[in-house]
Amino acid sequence: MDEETPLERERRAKVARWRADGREPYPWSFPGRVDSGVVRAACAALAPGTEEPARSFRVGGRLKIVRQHGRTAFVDLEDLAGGLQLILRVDELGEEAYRAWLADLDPGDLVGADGIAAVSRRGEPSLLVRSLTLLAKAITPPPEKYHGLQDVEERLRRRYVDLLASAEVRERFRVRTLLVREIRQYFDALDFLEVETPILQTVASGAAAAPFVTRSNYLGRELQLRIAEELPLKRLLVGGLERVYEIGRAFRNEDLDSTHSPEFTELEAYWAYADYHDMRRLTEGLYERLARRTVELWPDRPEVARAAERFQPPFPTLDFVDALEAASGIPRLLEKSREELRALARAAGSTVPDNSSTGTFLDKLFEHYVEPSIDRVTFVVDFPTATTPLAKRHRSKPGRVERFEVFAPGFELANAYTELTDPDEQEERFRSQLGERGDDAYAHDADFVEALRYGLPPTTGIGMGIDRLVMALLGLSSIKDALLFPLVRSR
RNA sequence: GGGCCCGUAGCUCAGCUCGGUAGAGCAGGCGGCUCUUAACCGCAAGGUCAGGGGUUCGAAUCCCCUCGGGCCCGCCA
Repeated sequence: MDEETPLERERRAKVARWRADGREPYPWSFPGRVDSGVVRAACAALAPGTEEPARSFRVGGRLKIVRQHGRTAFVDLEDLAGGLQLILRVDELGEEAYRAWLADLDPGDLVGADGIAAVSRRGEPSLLVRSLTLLAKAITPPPEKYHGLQDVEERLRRRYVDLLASAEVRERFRVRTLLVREIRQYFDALDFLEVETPILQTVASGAAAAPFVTRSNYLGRELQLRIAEELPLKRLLVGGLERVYEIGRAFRNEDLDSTHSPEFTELEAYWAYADYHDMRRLTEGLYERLARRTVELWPDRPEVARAAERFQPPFPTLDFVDALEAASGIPRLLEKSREELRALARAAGSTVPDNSSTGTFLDKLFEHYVEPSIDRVTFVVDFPTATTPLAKRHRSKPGRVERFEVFAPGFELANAYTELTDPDEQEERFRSQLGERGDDAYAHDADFVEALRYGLPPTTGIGMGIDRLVMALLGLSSIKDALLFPLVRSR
């Protein structure tokens, strides 16, 4: 990789030739450029084999393919709007310039062109080129023109090559960004305030997960990267902000697999004076809108259309306990002891540690018996109290909390509750988790309990993984396909 | 953490079963061609077969180890 290949030597020689002619192979700017769609639109009115000399255009993009045909050459130029065929002719450019350009241009070069709209005799919208400008010489050649970059490892390690070689990959990440924009617009329109809370924390809490650890030279002590946004955001509601949300990175010190990334983008939203029924309506509305928007943004994609069907409201609802008892045939689950639940989880094939909490064993049973049958976006509601230390107890179902999760086939999309607002009960829940001495306990955040003593209004909150939401909406099977730069081992 | 599979030219892939000194297409070089769409035709060039060790007269091919990756399972909301 450090060695220069013969191909690169050739291309460096072309750069040298360029400079020797007094031309800059890496110029500073290219003013007046329009995207290729503008020229294609201008071509729409033209008959095959004709051109419109009255108006000239300037385009710029990456050179994909040259089809040289003697004294005419066809060049495919690609930009974010799609691309355009350039027609180079000896008659337009002159013998010498024509030869020089074809000698010095390679696939992968960034090229600007001035010319007029023209439609080829075969009907291809084109720019009949009057002059060309090299915008950046590519020393390393791009992947093969037809198959592109196939090597999965290379696609992840050098995402820029994956992107430049594949319009589909570019479109996937463009759509992701536009969907996040849509989410912001949804919450903004409901008068939620977008806020930013600390990533560096003294104790990472709000979820059961191993944190990344770092160190502050200034404080002279260890800090942890956040594993959730929840506790700082609820403090803001204590402070009177009433409706807040944050979209940001959370970090969990765990493996990467098809649905987990050690760093992932998390949306959390908290809504005072509302409960989880309200949040459920909000969520259904958001998902319906996102599914519709995705189809708009990326039409004619079967994966997207199939995914959108799974987002058709109203979403079906499963009661956690009823569904689990029905699917497993095990009655009165809430009356089982931790030891009994552990045995049941073992029987269902789970190998979680013996010291796991009651809630973890229940989660494992649910994963085993119920999750595989979920084939569309589904609300799962009213979890056992033991699974959920930060949610308020259910107003009518004993032993449960007011909580829903949204499941897509294969993974969880979101998790929401009516928030626990009683400081003493919160203290007790943190302690009882620690009392079980599980590795999966939430870290006790004493300052958070203190905040609750000032009074948190009745509140509902939700957390959702944006990467997984993008997967579900675009029909992706791996979270790596939703991340621009997934974590990879250094080589 | 366990199992299975993969790593050959810049890129996409053959060759490995059954050991005999590395092959194609694209890209690049040279030549031809004024409407192509992965243009086409001809010629020449391009390799640490992931890395290391072993077996063998001889290893891309067989064996072991290491590195990197993929899929499944487990763990992690």
